[in-house]
Amino acid sequence: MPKHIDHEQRREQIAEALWRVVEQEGVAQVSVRRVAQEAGLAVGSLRHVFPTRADLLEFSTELMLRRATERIRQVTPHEDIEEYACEVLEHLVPLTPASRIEFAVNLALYAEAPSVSQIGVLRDRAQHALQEGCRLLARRLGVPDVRVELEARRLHALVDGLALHLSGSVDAAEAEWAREILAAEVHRLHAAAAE
Amino acid sequence: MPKHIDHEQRREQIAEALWRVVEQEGVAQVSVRRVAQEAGLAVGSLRHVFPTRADLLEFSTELMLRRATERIRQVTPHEDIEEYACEVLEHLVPLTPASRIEFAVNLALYAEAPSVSQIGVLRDRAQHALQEGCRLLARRLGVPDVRVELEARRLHALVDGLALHLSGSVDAAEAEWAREILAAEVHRLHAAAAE
DNA sequence: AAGATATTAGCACGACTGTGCTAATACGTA
DNA sequence: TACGTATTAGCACAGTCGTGCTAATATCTT
Repeated sequence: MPKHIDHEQRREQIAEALWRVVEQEGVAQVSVRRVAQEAGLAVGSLRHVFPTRADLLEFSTELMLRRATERIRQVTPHEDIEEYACEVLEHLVPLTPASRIEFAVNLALYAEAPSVSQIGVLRDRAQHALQEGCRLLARRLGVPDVRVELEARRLHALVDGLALHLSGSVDAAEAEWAREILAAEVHRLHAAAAE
Repeated sequence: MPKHIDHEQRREQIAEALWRVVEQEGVAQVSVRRVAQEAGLAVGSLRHVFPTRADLLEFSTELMLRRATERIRQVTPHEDIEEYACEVLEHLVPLTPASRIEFAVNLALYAEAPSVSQIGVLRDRAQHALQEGCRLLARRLGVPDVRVELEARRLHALVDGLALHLSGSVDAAEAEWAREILAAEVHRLHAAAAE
């Protein structure tokens, strides 16, 4: 029997190389050769794991969404519901370098959605999941049922808008504003519910 | 003297062809040749007006921002400040096919920012202008000075988040939700100011 | 009508793309 | 040690890319 390497691990290593290229040079520079080089692999080796460019893009997108989901899931439920909500929401917005790259990759790969249809499917699924998460959060904050849908959609838009703004700059002041806005929104939802 | 065509008009014609390509096939398909074909021109003719690809992308981005700015500027100030605010904000969100394409192009071209640095400059300028507009709107709605910055940033994020969500689908129901969310936010800002 | 020239058309080059394919390599088993 | 094969490396092809460049075209002035 020959050498046997962990395919999944290899895939993730390559996907992370792709992320670096997207972040540093833009999605336009993402080619099979460039990603292989960034990963320190020969093109042939990369293609042994990702036969086509579409496979590569699809997995890279999926892994990014999976990582983000996992990061959110690991936020331990606080007793203070407002604090917990803020903590969750702050993971959805690129406040740290890691999540900033994540969102930039997310956005950039969406630009490829028209040519790689599977990415569009992943995007829609992620958007749906995020909206469901916002609904859950709104309910937990005590928003009355009749207002949950509106407030959830609003919260979702707010989060993605902040993410969009932060994805451009790494300014610490901008990050602080984002935190403040999220806290204000969470407080508004909770306070209105207490009436 | 030879034939003399309107350069500006020609430029706009080409930029609009680029937009169509971005919308229908994604930014990855934008090449000098493809855009020339879409515009019904020879590559040489296109390059007579846009010497390089970067020039083409830069102008297309700039024109899009200019058109959007002009559209907003033409909203006549209502007497009802809430109605006026809503009307302005609804122009910032891709509710109509035209503005939907506009935002899609906007988003897609941002993906090229790392390779065409001038696009990054335009993006930052547009973002800054939009934020200033939000500040102005917040003030006109009567938001107290100490809260203007926070509320303006929140409004800006909300608008861009809604835009991001709407850019994917053309669902009429989604558009209605966006209108409702914007109206609610405008009302909240105005109502809180009345206290 | 004739000349001048802005405009258009398009060839050509080198670099890059994705992918089919074969040869070399390295490693676990027998 | 030697075999077999998973893995790696990389060549090759057809296509597209941006762009430098020249030749043809079309139109306005004289």
